[in-house]
Amino acid sequence: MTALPAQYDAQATEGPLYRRWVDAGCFTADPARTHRAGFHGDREPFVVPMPPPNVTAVLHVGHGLNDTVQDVVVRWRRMRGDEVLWIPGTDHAGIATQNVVERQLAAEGTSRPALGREAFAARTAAFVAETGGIILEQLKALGASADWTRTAYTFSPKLSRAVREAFVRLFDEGLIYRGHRVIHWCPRCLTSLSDEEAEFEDEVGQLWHIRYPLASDPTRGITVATTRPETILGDVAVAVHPDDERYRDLIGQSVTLPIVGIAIPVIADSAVDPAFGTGAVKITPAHDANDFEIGSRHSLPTPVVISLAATIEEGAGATGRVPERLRGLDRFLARERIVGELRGAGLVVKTETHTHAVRHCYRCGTVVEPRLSDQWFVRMAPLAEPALDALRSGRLRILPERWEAVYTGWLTGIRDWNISRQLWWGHRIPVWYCDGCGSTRALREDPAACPDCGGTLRQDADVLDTWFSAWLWPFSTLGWPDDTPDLRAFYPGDLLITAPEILFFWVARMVMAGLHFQGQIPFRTVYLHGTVRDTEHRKMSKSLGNGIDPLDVIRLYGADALRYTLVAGLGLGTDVVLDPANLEQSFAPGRHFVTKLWNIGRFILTSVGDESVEPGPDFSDRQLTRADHWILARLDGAVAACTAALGPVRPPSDGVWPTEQRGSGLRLSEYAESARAFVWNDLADWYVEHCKRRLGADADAADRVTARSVLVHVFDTALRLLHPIVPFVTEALWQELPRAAGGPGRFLTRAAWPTVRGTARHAKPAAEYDLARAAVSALRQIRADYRIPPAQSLAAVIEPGAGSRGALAGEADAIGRLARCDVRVGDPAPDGASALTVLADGSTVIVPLAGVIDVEKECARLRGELAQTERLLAGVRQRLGTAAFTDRAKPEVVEGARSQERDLATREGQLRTRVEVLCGP
RNA sequence: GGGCGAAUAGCUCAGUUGGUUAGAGCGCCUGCCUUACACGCAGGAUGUCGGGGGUUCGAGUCCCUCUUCGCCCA
Repeated sequence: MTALPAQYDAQATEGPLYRRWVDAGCFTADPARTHRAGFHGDREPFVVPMPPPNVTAVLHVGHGLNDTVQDVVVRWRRMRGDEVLWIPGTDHAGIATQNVVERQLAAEGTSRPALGREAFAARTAAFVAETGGIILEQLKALGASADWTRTAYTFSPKLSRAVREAFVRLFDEGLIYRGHRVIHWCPRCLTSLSDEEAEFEDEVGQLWHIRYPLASDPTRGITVATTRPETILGDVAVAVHPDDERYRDLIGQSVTLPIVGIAIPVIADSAVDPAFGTGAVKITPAHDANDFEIGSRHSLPTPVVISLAATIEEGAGATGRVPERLRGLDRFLARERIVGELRGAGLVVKTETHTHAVRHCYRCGTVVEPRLSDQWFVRMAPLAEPALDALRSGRLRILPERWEAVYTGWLTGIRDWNISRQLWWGHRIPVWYCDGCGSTRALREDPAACPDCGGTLRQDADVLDTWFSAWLWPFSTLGWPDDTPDLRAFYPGDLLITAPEILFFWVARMVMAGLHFQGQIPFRTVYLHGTVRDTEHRKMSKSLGNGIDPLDVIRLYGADALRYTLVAGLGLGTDVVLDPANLEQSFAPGRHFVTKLWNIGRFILTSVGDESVEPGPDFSDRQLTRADHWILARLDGAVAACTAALGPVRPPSDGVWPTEQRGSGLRLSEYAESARAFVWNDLADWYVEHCKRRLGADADAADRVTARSVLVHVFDTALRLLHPIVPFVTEALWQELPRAAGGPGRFLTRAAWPTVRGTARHAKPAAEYDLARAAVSALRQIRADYRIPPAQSLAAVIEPGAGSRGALAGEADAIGRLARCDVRVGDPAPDGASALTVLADGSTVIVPLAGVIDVEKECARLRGELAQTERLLAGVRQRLGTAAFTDRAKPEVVEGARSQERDLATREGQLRTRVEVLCGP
């Protein structure tokens, strides 16, 4: 064994270890090792598609969390013997990437239009080629065990073929169509957005009440309420609810449109909410989705008065509507100007403050402009039905379960998906228009001429929404539309881990695409984890400057400390709160634990030496001590707890999750805590201490062999349990463990996940050791209570309870050493003042403290304990005395209460005697 | 406006189908550099489980209601 440094050096350890794993192919999946697709391997595939980060992104702590969680599960499954494929990659991120390159061009004094489409696309591709891989390299620093031989990119030629195939199929099936309607338009990005990309944000605005005079009698009028007075220019009607008594006589009449001066009708439509504002709404079909619907029902025109850049214009159908003085004004400036003019004309009846949700571009934050436009849409209803069924039938589950309702709600009320974007960076829509014969075709291969008439073709100018490539990710990455071994072996996959924000954007759509194109759901479990927030619970973001750079944390404390902290703090579906201003404290749990683990390992490795050890875990021919039994039983418990917390990853062979499994598993923080508690509180605090004597120079040779074997076995198993969370430090230590003959594995990362052995053999001696531990604790407590310095030796007597004599006598030395006392068991209690504690089994720990002890204080202490015991005893007796309890409660609960009563009664008797002896009646 | 969720120790959170004395980490207090570890060891304090009402032999857990906060959707 090489000497381990006193301080674990994460920086020096992690990089080289990671390279060794990759070089050895530890993370590379092989379809031939599975039993699928005609292969005869014995492994079950376990496939996790990584949410591809944007090519323009740099790693932030949100990625850190997401990829850590995935890596923990993936490493666990690998150890469980699955053929794991974690597919990494990046997303070309149409709008985001185009924006980045446009900013670069602006800095260089040029622009996208100046460059032209082809040059711009080439420039962007070059930018991506240069910087697009950065984030994946950063993931390696985190320890992400993805299969880098299969790294994918949504805009690669391979995945672009899948996009093209999907589009053409949907087009030919009539599920993609060209629609003329009001969509969300970003006037800064100059593109349309899907409903999901136009995010609501509450804004405090004004609700203006504006009077539209009756054409026939200007002294009368109708007052409309609007948040957007600038759209008056595009009004074609005023609508009221048909049953609204206030306006019934006005229906069918005309009002004069302010500013414009033309007459527009008052119409009745039941979509109007009589309770909102004045109950009368202005109708601007070209600039509001609801108004467009109402306008269509009443066959109203659709004048366009706001330009692509969100300035006032006299657009299509608006001739004569827009006064010269307003043209070219920005929409918000025009709003002020128009309100001013309306005020001047005495038409503003009142203004009230109004908080409402305004849609903003999810990429640049600009207020979205609703706009009448021609776009490509996917007809979603037919795709949504099978996706709903997948959840309803139990083939798909979502954790935490409450998200299932959100998924169902969205799919139930699903609206068609606008997939065209007016961008230059993305998959060009594969639709060609023939100027000759007028045909419109979606084609898999670029055509030279019109397949119908041979005429000249024009390709659609737009590109596809980035999510149109992302929704194919679970199979486009495996080679689809080709029938590849990867596709056959690794589709369908198993688990998707992501943030709830993209449940609609991505997760639900992947389920739809998977079912539509492959006939099977892409994964069986969706796990939506929380968000990393700062101490004020704000989401970490670049603009707020409250982010944490995971690479900083890795540099300072190592990837393991980062990972442990994130995992330990991540309850199911809960947020992780970290303080960006205090990394040292934020990552204390991880730093402390990694250091502790290193020191435990250092001690064990140096004290067991290099000779090979006997293989565990049975040790049937060995004389095990009570402590050996105890630690082996505890280890079994830890293995069971960790495995249970991680839970089932696949349903039974029919593919349907049983109800009782549906919500279980993926409790990563519970897993982390179980493993930590075992290593720290059981192994380090008790067993390692216990072993010190047995491994020492004057130890019995045969016993030393036993202690070494048990210790190495237990530590080896503990490292396996912890490896998915803290892969580096565990691997580094595991590499140094002395091996059982014939059993050296090359890498912990490929070692087997431990299994539960069964604890029957260990139960009795383990319980006896627990009694010894209780005695130690009692002695330590007495020492602390009386402020007896650790160096001062104490004599103690233990009067064993019924049946405990053998165990306590056998462990007397051990108890003495751990409590720094000279312990005698069974001697008559010495005369004089002493401190004492009664253990659960009635054994009494007595420390004679003549001269030290304060009798009054000790009496108070004992009386307190007696009172507490009496209170509990009274409680349990009252329960047992209630017929309703003994009759109705479950038998095991009643039996539990009975045995509790027995223990408490024993304890109470002991305490009472002691109080009488020491303190008098 | 509709829906969902949360409210438990100073902070962040666990608490399976109601059943012993409500836990963990971090922080805090006391004493210790006990030859793996002061990123440590030993001991300790802290909760009318948001308020109110109800069901029950028994409620942090179930029901109703109120308050506060968060998220999603219109």
